[in-house]
Amino acid sequence: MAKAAKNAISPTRQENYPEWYQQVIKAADLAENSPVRGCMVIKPWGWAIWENMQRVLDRMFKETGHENAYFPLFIPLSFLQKEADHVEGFAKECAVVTHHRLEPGPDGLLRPAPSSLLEEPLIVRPTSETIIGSLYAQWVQSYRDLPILINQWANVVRWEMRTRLFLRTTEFLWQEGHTAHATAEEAQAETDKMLGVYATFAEEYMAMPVIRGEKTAGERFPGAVSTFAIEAMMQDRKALQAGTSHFLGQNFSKAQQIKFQDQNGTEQFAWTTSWGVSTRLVGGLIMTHSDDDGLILPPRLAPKHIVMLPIYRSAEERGPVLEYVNSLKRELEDQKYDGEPVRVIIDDRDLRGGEKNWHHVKRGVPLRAEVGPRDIADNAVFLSRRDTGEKQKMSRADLVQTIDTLLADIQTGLFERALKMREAHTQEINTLDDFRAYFTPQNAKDPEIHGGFALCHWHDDPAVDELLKELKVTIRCIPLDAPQEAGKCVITGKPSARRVLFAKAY
RNA sequence: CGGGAUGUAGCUCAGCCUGGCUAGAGCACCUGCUUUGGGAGCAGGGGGUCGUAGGUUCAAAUCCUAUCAUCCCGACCA
Repeated sequence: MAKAAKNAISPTRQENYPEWYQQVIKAADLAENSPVRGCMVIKPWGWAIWENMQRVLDRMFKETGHENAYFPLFIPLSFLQKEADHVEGFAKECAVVTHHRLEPGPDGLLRPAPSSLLEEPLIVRPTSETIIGSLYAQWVQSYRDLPILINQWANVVRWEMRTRLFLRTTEFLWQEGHTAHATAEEAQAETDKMLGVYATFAEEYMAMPVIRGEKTAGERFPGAVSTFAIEAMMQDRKALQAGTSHFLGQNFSKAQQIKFQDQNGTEQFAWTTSWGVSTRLVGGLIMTHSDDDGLILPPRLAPKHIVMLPIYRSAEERGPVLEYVNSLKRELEDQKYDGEPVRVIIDDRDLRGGEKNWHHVKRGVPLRAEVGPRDIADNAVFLSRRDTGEKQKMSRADLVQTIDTLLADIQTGLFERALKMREAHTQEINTLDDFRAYFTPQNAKDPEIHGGFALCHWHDDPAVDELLKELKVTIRCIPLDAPQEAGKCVITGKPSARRVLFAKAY
């Protein structure tokens, strides 16, 4: 008998966090690299998680008054050029379409036909402010046409240098909301509202605690007046920007000529916003909850809540066991969790019990119920929780009656665990020495998990940027709930009015 | 685009320095038997133009040249 590995995932988080992350994705069968550099294939289990995210977010957007629409993948090159900062931000990472036909070249191999050269190249959208803005310009004449509150689910392409599954891929899926308003106040309120939607989604559905804050000028979205974000701490104590909401002021409306006449007949530029979350959230979900045995899914987003594992030795036992699990499945599906039927799967594949069990452990199914002849005799199941590893024999009636509270308990438990983790690794730092020590690993060659979130006073200054670059630390945000508190910049000693959040980031 | 490395089975790799029989291992896969309540054992089997194109040689995975691709470190980033 081969000895069972202690953990399903190797290396462990402590041993090598980035590698662990890759292995969890592989073990849970979420996604894999594709033949195209930097692009990923999202496999059914990973896609099901994304679908659940989409479903919830889509509902939240609609509840806040937004409609879905769809805009083109291609954007005329000249559109990008209209907003100077925007060009600066995205020009370096655009895929460009220059031809529209292929033909065999002199060597017989297909090549873009020189005669099909486009007069104006098209870029594959890295984000859609410009194309959507150009259409809003046509749609808006009067203050009565405002606000426009539209969201689109789409793919975008950013030609990044280095990619990582879910966290940064060349092509990624996201939603982008684009709104236009008659007043700055209204647009600002929209920006705040959507940041709130994201924070709620992250905390209540993903069970991922986040800090809401405003980005500093250096981290701002290209072309935005102000950028707000939610920041989460991963288990390696690095920050992940999980969603952004931008107040674009009139920058894009001026560039795109989104004008309207107000009640007084005066011509005004509209005030616009944009906001988005991407498949990166799946990466955040993985890194927030998963352990050395693989993925752990919060029940509200889990494609399946409970897997039933029928156990039998012989053909004679098979029938009754399957009958039992099937009827139990129906009974569980009649129960509701989070307003929807409990999602149950029976795994009756012809595999040995242990292997099958591990399969679902690695995929993060919240509950596993083993059902064999012994359990049937007692009218019970042997239930395992993925989050705590807790196992117990439970009567069938109890399982049916308590599955919703059990799942709710797992959901809150995951959030609390993540919150505790974040709090344990968040501190106020007041001296440069402490700051440096906090963000410097003991082992420079093979950095161990270190640091965390640091709340420090800050004064915008080039000297700060230099040190941050050296330490590979960034200012994540100015937390919205940061109290006014006079102090001195932790790096330069210059005056500061409040603390900001520093961390290493993805 | 700078610095470093690697391309051999589905995956991870050995073999290369010092050229030589039918190119190997582990995992995965298929078949059979025995097993089965936390990753099974035994036996058998399938799968490779050794990244590509040239060159040297009686003989190339191995040496030489070119080329393509990928990975790691930097600059950039949801």
